Amino acid sequence: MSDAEMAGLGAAESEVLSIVWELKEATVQQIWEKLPPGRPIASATVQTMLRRLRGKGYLKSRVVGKAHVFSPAIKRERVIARKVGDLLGRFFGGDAVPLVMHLAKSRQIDQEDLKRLQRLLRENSPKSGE
Amino acid sequence: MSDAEMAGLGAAESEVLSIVWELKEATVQQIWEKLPPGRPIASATVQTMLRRLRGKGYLKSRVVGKAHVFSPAIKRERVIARKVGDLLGRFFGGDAVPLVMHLAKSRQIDQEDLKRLQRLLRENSPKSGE
DNA sequence: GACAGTCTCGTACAATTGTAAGAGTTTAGG
DNA sequence: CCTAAACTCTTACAATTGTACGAGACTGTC
Repeated sequence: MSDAEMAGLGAAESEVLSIVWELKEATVQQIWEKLPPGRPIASATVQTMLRRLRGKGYLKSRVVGKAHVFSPAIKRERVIARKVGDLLGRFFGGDAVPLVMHLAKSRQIDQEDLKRLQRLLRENSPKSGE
Repeated sequence: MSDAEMAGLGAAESEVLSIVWELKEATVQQIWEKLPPGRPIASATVQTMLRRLRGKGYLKSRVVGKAHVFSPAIKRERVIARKVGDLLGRFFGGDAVPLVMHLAKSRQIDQEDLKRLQRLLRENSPKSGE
């Protein structure tokens, strides 16, 4: 499945998918309980999200007893890359720098963070990769 | 209109909205021509987007002759903040640092950029508020 | 062993979003 | 004047996404 073919994700779908990533593996029930408090939603709704996510190839499931246990079928990285790419393309002309600038301006990252990032980057800095 | 109440934006809507920001002010025709080549879409479709965007409060329009001229009714910053916030919340636990880390890892920003950012941040930085 | 509670799943429906056909109007040519 | 081209706007419809009801199956209890 190429990036371009990867079906879209709605807001609610993303929310559920994130929880599955976090839990590695989970049943409807578990996911439902993990939803934030101010989010009153029927467990049946969560189930629909799961089914669709599976249909789109984001999740797989195995049957345990009567129920389905869902787990990721695609790397978190991959989805994030796509989402970030979309955002970048749509609002920042494809250039990541203004995005970081925005984060800085709105105080969501500060000098400290940037420094830390640089260090990580240097260490982690591969050439091994790709 | 509080942030929370601000109606959602679909992908196509965002695309059109971005073009209006870029042009400051534009008619259907102008926007339509500005769409990327590999995006065959009827001008009537663009018009629908514009009407909805206006309905949601993102755009306003004045009538010139028989046609409508659209222009932004809300700050680009504001919408971006919202979009970025969503992404952050949904995929990064609300923390911006991992996002930047992702950008770095995927080579969308590099050490140079970080340095430049730091400099900008320092100059532009504090108190000159909001 | 019948009954209430619990949890699953499939099906269904409403709202939102993407896309466009077609009617009405003005403009340039013949 | 009449016609064709160029635009505009309104209306309509299909796909996607958000949300949940109600039917079956399993479990423990009197």
